[in-house]
Amino acid sequence: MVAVRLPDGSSQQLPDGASSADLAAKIGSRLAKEAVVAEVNGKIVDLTLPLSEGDTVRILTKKDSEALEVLRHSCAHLMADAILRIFPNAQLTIGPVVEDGFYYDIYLPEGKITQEDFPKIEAEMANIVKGNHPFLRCAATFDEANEHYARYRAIDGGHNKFKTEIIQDIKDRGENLTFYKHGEFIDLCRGPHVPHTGWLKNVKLTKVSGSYWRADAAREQLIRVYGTAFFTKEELDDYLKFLEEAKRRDHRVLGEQLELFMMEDVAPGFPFFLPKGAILWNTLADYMKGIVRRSGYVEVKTPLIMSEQLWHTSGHYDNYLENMFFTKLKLRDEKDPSKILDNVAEERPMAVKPMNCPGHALVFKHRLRSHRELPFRIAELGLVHRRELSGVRHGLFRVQAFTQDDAHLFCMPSQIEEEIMRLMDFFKEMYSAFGLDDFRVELSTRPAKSIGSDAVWNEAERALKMSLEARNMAYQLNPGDGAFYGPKIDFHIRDSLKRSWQCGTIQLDFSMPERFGCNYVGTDGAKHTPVMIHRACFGSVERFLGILIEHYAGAFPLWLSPIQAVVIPVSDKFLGYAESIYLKLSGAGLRTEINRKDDRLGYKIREASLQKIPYAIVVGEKEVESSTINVRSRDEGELGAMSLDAFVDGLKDWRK
RNA sequence: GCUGCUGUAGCUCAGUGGUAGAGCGCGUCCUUGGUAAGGACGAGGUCAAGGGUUCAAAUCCCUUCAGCAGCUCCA
Repeated sequence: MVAVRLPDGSSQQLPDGASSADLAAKIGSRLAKEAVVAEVNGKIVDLTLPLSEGDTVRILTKKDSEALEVLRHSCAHLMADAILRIFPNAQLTIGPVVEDGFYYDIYLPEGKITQEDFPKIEAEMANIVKGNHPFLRCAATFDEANEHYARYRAIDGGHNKFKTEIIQDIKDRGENLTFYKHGEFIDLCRGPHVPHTGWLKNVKLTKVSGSYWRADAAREQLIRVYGTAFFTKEELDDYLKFLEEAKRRDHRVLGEQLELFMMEDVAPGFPFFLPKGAILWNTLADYMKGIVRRSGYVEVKTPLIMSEQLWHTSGHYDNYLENMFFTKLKLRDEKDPSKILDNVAEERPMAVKPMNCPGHALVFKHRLRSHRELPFRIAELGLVHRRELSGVRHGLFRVQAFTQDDAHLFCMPSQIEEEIMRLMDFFKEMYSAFGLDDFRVELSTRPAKSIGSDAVWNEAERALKMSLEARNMAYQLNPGDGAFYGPKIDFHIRDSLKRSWQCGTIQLDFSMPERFGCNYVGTDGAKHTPVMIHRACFGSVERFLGILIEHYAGAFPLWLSPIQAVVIPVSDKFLGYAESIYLKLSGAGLRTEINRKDDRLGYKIREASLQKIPYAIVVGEKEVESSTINVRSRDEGELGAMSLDAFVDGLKDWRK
């Protein structure tokens, strides 16, 4: 008999050689049915693994996130099996679990796997699922690895060089080899797996893409087939619905439909804001500026183009060169003006700024500063340009020119804590204005390679922690993940689809003030170097706007809506009255349009609805006679007839 | 940057070597309407750009540019 311990502290006696499955059965038939894998002494293992005296055992069911990962990993095997049946020449490489599913990287000597093959593969998978084949763990010695398993297709008769390479690595690490078998399929795998293939009913292939063996572009090109899986059909359906919903909210599509912005081939990665998008952009900027002014900042404007020399001083030239735009000089040939000399070397080469901090350091340095001026807070909606690799540009999310809601706070180390707390309040207020109250915070501390004294780092990290705690902010600690020049706090906000976006950042910097020779006169009359705090709340106005478009699905709250109301005459006869209403609403400060088209009312309502305009104001014979308007709200439906004044008075939160 | 796919009217897309298409949008006219699509007619394209193959190229080949998906990068 062996005795094992359970999570609740109790213990169970089991016969020798008993497994977690036996344990589950002993505890209850329901648990036996729901058990997926077991956690034994902190390690996730198969239910079939025999237990030893004194083991601590936790039975995992579909409620445990670790169990879902096991399920998905088993699905990777299932998919690999199906693919090998359809593509007998395929060679398997690796098939891990990722955040919302799994993939398998496959080497195909010729041909390809596309989305069109998915139904076939999925049908084959469904067949294998029906077989309820148990997943069997097989241990092997290295000598056996090629011989013993040669007959199985998974390692291609022992000629699959990818698996051979992996086996060699395992050998080098001095670990044991294990294979997992279900039906006729066998694959090199650490495990664990679900009990049998019958668990893998709710699986779906999602996409296919290219990848490389060992993520090395010099090595073999592989085909990566992605899939996802859940324990229940409902969860799978919910996930697929989520994907649909995310697609429906894609800001690039809504940007086109709502005429917010456009892209042009002549300016890849540089969005053009159309009139309605410009209203959104400006509304965000105005809102930010208002809060900045009330929060003790001074606003500045610094140049877009400055000498290359500045970027040597800041260190960006050394570390950020590839992402910077540089200016080039062109001249006409003095003798032949029709000839243009390209790429002429400038005596003072210039660079387009990728960041605002050096400019702000210069502003600080403009004159001698007293400790009485600290903290000195410099803000700027600063337009920065950054070169991006061609494959990474993405709508408003990844562009080559964007506006940071940037600020730099110059302060004494003793002021850090107070400033961080103020920033937390600032960020919280900003995010909640957009209904983004769900966010999480990460604190990253000193990395191995860093500058600055222990004393300053310790003080800074202490100050960050204290401020987070003082504001009751739960945070995730990322030890060693800070910048080389200082620790930082990152804000990740969750949108209405619960997707996480990194927006705000607060970074302490012990390097830049030093590099630029920024200092202030202390109470002692001597010069001291201040600490610099970089901070951005939206991050990039453009990207934040993209996030908002998806967050609201284009149906912006009244204060943000590019067009807040549209006046719709029932027919041309009432255009005059409509004009007068339009003028009054515009005069009251409401962004209003009038629909002058010769269409039926229903059609114009539909248009207003598709454009997600908060209010449609309908005017016809009845309204003219009673001097009223008839209001239809995007969110609340028909509100009926009312006076224009009553409508305007009843508007809530239409300015911030 | 890498791999794969794509680029045809303002938008979404059909068109596999032989006269350039549809729906929506746009314009004109009819209609003068009551809360999500009334009707008729019409304008609109260097088929991404450049090169090649061919009697003939939107269509086949090459190069470049751009977009999409994923990877990688960046944070």
